[in-house]
Order: sequence, then C-alpha cells, then structure tokens
Amino acid sequence: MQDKTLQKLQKQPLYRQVEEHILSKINEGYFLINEALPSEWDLAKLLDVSQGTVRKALTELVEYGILSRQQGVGTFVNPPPSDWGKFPLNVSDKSNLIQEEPKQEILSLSKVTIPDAATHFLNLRRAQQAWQITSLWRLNAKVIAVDYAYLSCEFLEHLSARVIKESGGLYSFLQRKHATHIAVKEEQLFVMRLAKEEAVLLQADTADAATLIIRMTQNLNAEPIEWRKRILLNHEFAIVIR
Amino acid sequence: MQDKTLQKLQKQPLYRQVEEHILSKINEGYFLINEALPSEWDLAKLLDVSQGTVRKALTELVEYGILSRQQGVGTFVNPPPSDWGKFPLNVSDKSNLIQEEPKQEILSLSKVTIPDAATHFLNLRRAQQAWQITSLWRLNAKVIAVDYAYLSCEFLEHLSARVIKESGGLYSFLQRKHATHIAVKEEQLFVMRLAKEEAVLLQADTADAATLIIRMTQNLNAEPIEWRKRILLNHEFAIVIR
DNA sequence: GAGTGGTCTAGACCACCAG
DNA sequence: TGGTGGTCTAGACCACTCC
Repeated sequence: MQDKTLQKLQKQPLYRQVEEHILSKINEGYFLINEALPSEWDLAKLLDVSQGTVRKALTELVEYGILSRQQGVGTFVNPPPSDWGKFPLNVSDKSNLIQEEPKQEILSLSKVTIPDAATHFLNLRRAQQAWQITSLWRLNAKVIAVDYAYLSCEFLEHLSARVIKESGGLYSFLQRKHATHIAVKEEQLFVMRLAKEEAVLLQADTADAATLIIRMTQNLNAEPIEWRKRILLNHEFAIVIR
Repeated sequence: MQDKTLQKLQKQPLYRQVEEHILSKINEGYFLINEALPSEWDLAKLLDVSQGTVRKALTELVEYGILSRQQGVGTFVNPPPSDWGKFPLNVSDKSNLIQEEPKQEILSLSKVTIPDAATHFLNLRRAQQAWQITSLWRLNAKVIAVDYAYLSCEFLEHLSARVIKESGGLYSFLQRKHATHIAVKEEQLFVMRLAKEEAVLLQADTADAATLIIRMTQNLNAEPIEWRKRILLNHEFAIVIR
C-alpha cells in the first residue's frame, strides 16, 4: 500500500480526492469528452483505493452532471454545459414533448460598472468594474430572451467574445480553458413588464409580460463565479423544471 | 442468516426493500415524525442486512426529503411536505434572505370534469370526473396565488376539505392517511396575463402579469397522482430554485 | 464469454455530539 | 466516554451489453 497519486491522511475524504483527480485529468485533456473512463476497478488499482471509493466519487460526479454511466458499458465524460442552463424549454403544443434548447448569439462583451444587485454575491464593492457578456437567445429564429452575465475582472483578466464563441459558451470556456467546472447555486424567478431597452432587443412591445431570471453560479468549491440576469418571453414556451 | 422481514432473492435490490420497510413503518406510525430512527447498526441487525445497505437506503430517503441526518446525533423523520412545494419565496429586499412560505386557504373541493391539459398525465379520458381542490395563498395577509389541484376520483373515492385542512394540506393528507409519499415529477412555468376570474380571486387588475405554474406529482413508484395549476403574482417575490 | 457497472457483506476506523 | 453518522477496504456475486 504505497501512496501513488493521492495524499492519504488528509482532511479531505479519499473519495473527494478521487473526484479532484478525475476532474484534473479531464481538464488536462487526458480523459476526453464523450469517451469512456477506465473501469471502476482499473481506476481503483491506478489510484490505490478500493472500488467502493472510486464508485462513490463517480456517483457524485454523475450527480454534478459531469459524468454519465451506462450499466454494462462504461462511465463517460459529458460535454460542458451550455450557457442556457439546465432547464429546457417545452413547446406547449398538445402534449408534444418537444424539448428544445435555444441558440445563443453573443452580442457584446465589455467591462462595465457592476450592477448593485450583483455585488453581494460576487464579493465585489459597489461601482467596481466587471465583465458584462450580453447574449441573445433564439428558438427557431425567433428571439425569446436576452441575457447579461457578470464576472469579476480579478477572476478573469483576459476575455474576448471570440474565444467564448469558439468554446461554445461561457461555461464551456471556463471548463476548457480555466479548469472551472460550473454549478448553479440558485436561480430566482420574477414576473415583470419589459422596459424599453429590452423590448427593442426582444422585438416585443413595451409593457409585455416576461420572466426575469437571476442565476448565481459557483465552482465546485462553492466560490462565486457569475451573476446572470435573463429576460425571457415564455408565453408560448414553458420552462421545464425536473 | 434467516430472512426475518425482507424477502431476499427478489428482483428489487435489498436497499430498496429496506426503503420500503422504513416507509411503511413511518406510515404505520411506528417511526414518529421528528423522532430519530434506530441507528444504522440497529436497523441492520433488525433487518438482517449490512450497515452499508441500510446506509444506502437512508441516503436515498434523505435525497427524497423524507429523512434528515445529523452526524453524531441520528437520522430523523421529516414532517410531510406542504402543498406549496419545494420552492420558497424570497422577498426581494436589499439582499435580505428572508425566505417565507405562504399560508394556504382551501376555498373549495368538488368533483368537476377534468381540464383537457390534465388528462394525459393522469391517464384519464377527456371529460371524465376528477377532484378539484382550489386554494388561495397569502403572504403577510396579501393574496399572491390561486391554485387548482386535480386528482383522479378512482384513486381517492372519499375526500373533503375538512380532512385535508386537518392534515395540513393535500400532500400531508396523502402521506398520513393513504401512505402515499409524494414527489414532484415536473414543473412547467409560463408568463401570462390574468383572466377576469383569476384577477378577482387575486385582487389584481385584469391583464396584470403573472406566472403560470403547472406541477405534476407522482408517488415513489412513479405513478401519477396530481396535476396542479397555480397562478402566482411574483412581481415582488422571487421563486427560489436551488 | 469477457468486461462493465450495480449490489452486498463483514469488519475496521474516524469525526462528531451529548451527557 | 459511549453512541451516532461517515469513510474505507477486500472480496464476492449479480445484471447488463457487446462481440
């Protein structure tokens, strides 16, 4: 029983260390997206722990949405989540279960003074600078939502719309390029009427009803990453919560 | 190794049988609400399984929200969930984390022809009869939501507003009196404008914006139980999703 | 039939809480 | 200090998938 890669006798439980190890291998590109991991027994041998410990680690990563399991086949690395989030839209036709995810278009990226509402969650001071990423969401060519994401400039010094697009979204970019796996901490939903600015962007009437969604995301160490505000026209589409 | 209460060599995994056993003991009133269960080791001895198997069963019941665990203290039976659901409301004051659950008032209970939208989920035919339970929800005396719950009459032959009130809500009633633990299968959220009928009930203006919530609930065997429609005025309160 | 995930055991030790 | 939940092991067997 020799310590090979994991530091036993640490405050962190062994299975957490196994999780960290697997995550870092994913980040390094050693375990590839949509590819199978080594079997539970092989991982156990590799890391010098029991299969049960590997199993517990994999179970948590499956619950986080990072891995998928198929009995008799293997355990696979999921692609990074999209910026839309985990609640798909459901076209409310007669019991059609057509669930779709809208397409993102990044409108702009810039440094702005952070909105007051976001300061507390991101641990920033009032009127400090932060990245603002504005996106438009389309379902079948129709604009259905606008989106303002805010991130601390200290956390991310360099950023451009191009690299985010190339990665396929902010969350994908953070996972691929900054080894930051993202998790939603909380979402808050309000009804509202559109202000002029959003009505123009959404090609809708002022005073139309919409859903205001505030999303707060963090990394797997529960450190705040992003505060996002979305205005969604879900008259004809349902937000599906499972 | 004698089979005492569980039937081993069954298609169901042992830990599921342990779950069933614990649930039935809760339903029988043998394990009391807010009281501690026997320790994992005692349960293991009692049911003639290993502590690991008991542990896995308890873990699932904790995830369902039926039990709570406290390290070093014990495992406790939670009170049944309220009809409000698992998403509390958040007063949107300056980062006040005051989360509150509104108070329910049952307005009426009657047999009606079921709305078309609910037939598919409840496996009923069009224009069949179903129970309709109408509730009003108040936050600090202010009316904020109306609620129409539908249940199959075949599933529940006898029902009255009084017994539901006495139990503290429909879900509580189903758990206490019908051994039916309830789980949300899916919720769908739309924005809408108030129709006259709801505007009156909610003491709001016609054409005011509101959130329409469709909730589908099932028992732990994934059989459909209830289809519920809620109209919520969440201008000033957020629905909090964790 | 070989290989994978899924279940189960018996026994050990650790971390936390209460009296 | 004794009892509880939390972690970990080594080894066994089952259930499923694919060749």
